[in-house]
Amino acid sequence: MTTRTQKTTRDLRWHNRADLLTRLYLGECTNRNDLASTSGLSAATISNVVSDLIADGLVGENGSQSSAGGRPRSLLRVLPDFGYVVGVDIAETAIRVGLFDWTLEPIAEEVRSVATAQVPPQKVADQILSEIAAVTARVGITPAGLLGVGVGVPGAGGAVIHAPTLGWSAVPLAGLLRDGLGFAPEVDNGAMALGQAEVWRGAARGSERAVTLLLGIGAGGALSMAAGPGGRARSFTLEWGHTVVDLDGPTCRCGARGCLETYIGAEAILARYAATRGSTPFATEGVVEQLTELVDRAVQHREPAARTVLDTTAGYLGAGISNLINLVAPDRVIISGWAGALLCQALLPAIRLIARRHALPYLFELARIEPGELGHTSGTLGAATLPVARLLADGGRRGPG
Amino acid sequence: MTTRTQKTTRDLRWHNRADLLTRLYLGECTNRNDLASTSGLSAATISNVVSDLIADGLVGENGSQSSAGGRPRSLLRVLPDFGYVVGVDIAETAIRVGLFDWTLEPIAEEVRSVATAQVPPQKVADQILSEIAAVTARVGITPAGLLGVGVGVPGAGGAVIHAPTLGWSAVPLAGLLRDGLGFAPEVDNGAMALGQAEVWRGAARGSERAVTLLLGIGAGGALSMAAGPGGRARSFTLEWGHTVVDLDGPTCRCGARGCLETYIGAEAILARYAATRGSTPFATEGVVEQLTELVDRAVQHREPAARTVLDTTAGYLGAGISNLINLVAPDRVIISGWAGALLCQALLPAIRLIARRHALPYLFELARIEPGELGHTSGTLGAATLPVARLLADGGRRGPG
DNA sequence: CTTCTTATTCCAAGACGTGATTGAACTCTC
DNA sequence: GAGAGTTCAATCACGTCTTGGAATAAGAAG
Repeated sequence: MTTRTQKTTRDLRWHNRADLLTRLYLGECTNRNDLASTSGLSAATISNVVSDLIADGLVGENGSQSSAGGRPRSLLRVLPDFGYVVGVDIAETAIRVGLFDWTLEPIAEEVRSVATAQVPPQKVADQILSEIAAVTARVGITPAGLLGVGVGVPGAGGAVIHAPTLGWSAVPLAGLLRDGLGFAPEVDNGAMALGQAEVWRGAARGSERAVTLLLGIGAGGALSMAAGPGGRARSFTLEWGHTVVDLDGPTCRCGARGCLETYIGAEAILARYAATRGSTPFATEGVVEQLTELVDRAVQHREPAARTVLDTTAGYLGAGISNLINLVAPDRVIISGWAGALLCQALLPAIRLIARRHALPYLFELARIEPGELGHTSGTLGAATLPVARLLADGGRRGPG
Repeated sequence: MTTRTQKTTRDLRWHNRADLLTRLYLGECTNRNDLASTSGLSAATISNVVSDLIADGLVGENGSQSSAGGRPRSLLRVLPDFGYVVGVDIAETAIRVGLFDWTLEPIAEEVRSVATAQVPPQKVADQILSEIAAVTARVGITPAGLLGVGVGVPGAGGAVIHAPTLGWSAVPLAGLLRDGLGFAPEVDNGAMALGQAEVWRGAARGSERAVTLLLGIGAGGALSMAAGPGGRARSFTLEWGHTVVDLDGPTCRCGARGCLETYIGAEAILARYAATRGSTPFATEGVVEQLTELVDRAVQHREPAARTVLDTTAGYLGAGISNLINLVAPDRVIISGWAGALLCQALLPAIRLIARRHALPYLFELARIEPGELGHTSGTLGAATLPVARLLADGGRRGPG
């Protein structure tokens, strides 16, 4: 509590600049008039700040929009070529690196399959650095020319990473990467980053308070709170998968017993199916393929054993979601991740039903449960929002770090 | 997202004023030098703002503190007689109204026993108004002379109250009270209000992110987040008691099955004891007395049946707490409420042990589990923080509403 | 071409925080 | 006990900011 925001009149300008830039970036406003009315600033100030933004190459004028019989409004637009950002997704089975322009349009991608849990952190860092080098080389820039790099990890973010999924405990990933990049990347929880992406571009647009769930082998989550009056947007990680569902349940890889992850994690679902009478062996290898097949058997072929396993899964998912609804009162619950997409396909109505049964009615009414909308690039896209968010908060001050 | 904070230079002044006032109020700073160094503002500004605060009667100079061989610092102190606030606690068995000066020193209290769940909201409101009238009369003021009124309810706050405990659904309590008071009170969740009180004055002092649990017949909770760089303090309610612990558990009064409240609520504990072999009838009537007796039997008389029931309770409490730790990563977990106090007395080490077993280690390390420190006035005290918090955020602009 | 309407920019005024300077209050040393 | 040194507090000139209103730009309607 030593330093604070907003002291001098100059900071005021940066504050307003960040505000206006964010509105333009998110598409809430497209002209100076909108900016004036929604921000509460005077037209004069809008004019000043916008011309600064234009001078700095962040924003451009792009045609005009005729108004009721007067001078037309000139349309303002965030300029994509202001710079590039990189999003790194440390997933369970691969490291994905995506290059985006700062409006989050995808430019290039590198994917390398790695069982990340079995590789030492230094190796992971090296892998990431080489992918970043590859992906930036394609547009002829160096990492130093990036606006920033964001890394999404399946665990707690910050200077030191804890990720039970990867067996990481206090790994200084940001430090390892800084040495190779020349500046510090923003490392944070992948579900949190994804949540921001869903709020900006996906199923949580317009949400004040969204929970994003990331289902795969593990089950992560995050809460994204919009900037209310008098406060910045904030988000934080929910280690939802390691919530206890049954005091005497099976032992989780985190060491505790009865974690939700041991019921709704992809491997847990498959194990439950394998242990069921009436199950038949899969034709494929790999969790992703097998879960796909399981869902297929339940949905297409109406196989009772598969159906039962999925119904049980829906029960746990629904209850787990209702707990989140009761705890954080979200207005949106986004189910994402590869397993999330598969399960939604088969179980969304069932999940909603069960969640309704367990959540407090007035809280359930607030919460819309929806599948994620960002598809298979969601991981890198989410990670890429991290440096962009910082850039916006800074009003577009260039340069990483 | 239409209006925003901080536009003009005048707002800047109010912002700084609120900042400095808050620091003085919370005792973080006691002189102009402290203010300058911790706030980052220049001595000149401190001087200006402080003289405004003094002129408005919020702050006074109170002696001096010698410094290393120079002019002594004059000590600054928030003046209690700036005004009064009222805190109203709508508890399970009573309505308590406390009158405090704005530094939260208790002045007077009114308690009326009411089974609040069995009284229509309008009656509750009338009851509150008459108690407020009584308590203010004792210092010779009228409600209109108050700085504000805060009301803590066992449910969701805002203009419309949902409180399963009371059977309230969409009750416009603030509106009902406004008609009698002449201004709108601040109605919010009691656990949330209590959390703020624990952060300001109790076991959560210095916490960045505290979870406060309110245990009684029901089990409420709240998360209080300190003002980080770039954001105001925020808190929200956690309907922790209605978190599902067992999909097939007993039916809760909220309608769902297996809520935590049906395991750790005071009545549930007593019921579990009554159903145990080896239990003997209580000598007393009433939940509070009976739970006291139960704890006494377990601790003083080492009665096995009582011990077993409490151990089971500790298991659920510990698991429920570990879930909160995993979800919101608090640095403090405060166990409060009358039942909380009793249970802590008997079970704190057991609860800690079980929570450690289920929480992720790096998150458990962050979280200190402590009993609440505010005693039996905590409910009204918590409620009283609501108007004070608003007052501080406004930099001390007088007048309710 | 003129007038009307709406968008944007220009300008003077008012407010704020800052750094430097001045004044105030106390301690220490000679 | 007087003067030097030190630390705290208030004042002032300066640069920056937002604002409201006036002025200008740009198209529509007549």
